[in-house]
Amino acid sequence: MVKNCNFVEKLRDLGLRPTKQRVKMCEVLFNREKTFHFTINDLVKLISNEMNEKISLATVYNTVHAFQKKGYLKEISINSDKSYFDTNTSVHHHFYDEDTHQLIDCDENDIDPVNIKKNITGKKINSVEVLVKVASDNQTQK
Amino acid sequence: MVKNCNFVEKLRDLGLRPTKQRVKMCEVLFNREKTFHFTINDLVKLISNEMNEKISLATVYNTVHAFQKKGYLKEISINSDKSYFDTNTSVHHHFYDEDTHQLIDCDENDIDPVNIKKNITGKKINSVEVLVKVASDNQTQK
DNA sequence: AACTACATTATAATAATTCTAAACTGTTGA
DNA sequence: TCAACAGTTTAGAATTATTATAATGTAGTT
Repeated sequence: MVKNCNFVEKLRDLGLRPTKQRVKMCEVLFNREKTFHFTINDLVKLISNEMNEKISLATVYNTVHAFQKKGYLKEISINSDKSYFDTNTSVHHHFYDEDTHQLIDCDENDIDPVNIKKNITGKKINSVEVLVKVASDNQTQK
Repeated sequence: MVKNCNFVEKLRDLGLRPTKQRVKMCEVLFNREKTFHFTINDLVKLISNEMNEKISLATVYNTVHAFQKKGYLKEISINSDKSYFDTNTSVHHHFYDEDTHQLIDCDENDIDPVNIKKNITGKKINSVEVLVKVASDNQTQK
């Protein structure tokens, strides 16, 4: 369990002013055992329900994007109508359950390293993401 | 060059009525040498500019989704504000140029098959997508 | 304490997509 | 051939996710 004062320090380290709202959002996002996947909407609900706080929607967007830019959150590519974020910023891949719209982390043992043999001249690789989409297997019960 | 009557047949095979609009869209999408990546907006522009046709926006959405559902088009996962589609429906991966927002196909020689060692009980794998994000390499010139 | 640059906020604006309900059109079968 | 019906198209309204705006608030510095 990370103390709030640590969030203040952390925010300062990232070059972000430790405002009330940002510290609160750190508490919701990073006071966790397991990595956490969410959409902006999930987060807004969590803040208002679980924490009984009111942070403006615009601030939630601003702050999540600030955290992402500083590498404190990772955005995950899922073709969808909304953006997903991940508190696990290390290189790792995901399963996406198309039934429940839930993300599941792959750890490094789940998927072998992806070997890319092509490169685009003048461009550098920023990220390599594998997304495995799964859905309930209805073949058997049909 | 595929003839229009072939599109009519193809549509019927897929269980879709070969309406004027659908045949026109087939012409724009599939009368090509190379695989084609696009957003709905790209497609609407192509139809009105290149073909001088007017097809309602709702119809373009309906038709693209119908084609996708029937496996005649593939949707590509890119974290973004819009959906990307691909006329190449075979299993293959992509480079995404973050500067120009362009997609580049990887053929099977560019990326080794992805080996997934985890499986989720009761779920089957619908797709495995690798997205390699690239951007201009400014390190050297800075 | 006061100044200033950065943050927050409510609200408006925008963008992508889906919904609606009326008009239209392939297809089928008499 | 033509009527009938189910599937389609359409314009426009509605919805959803996100970004912009401009006024107000606040953290950090002097």
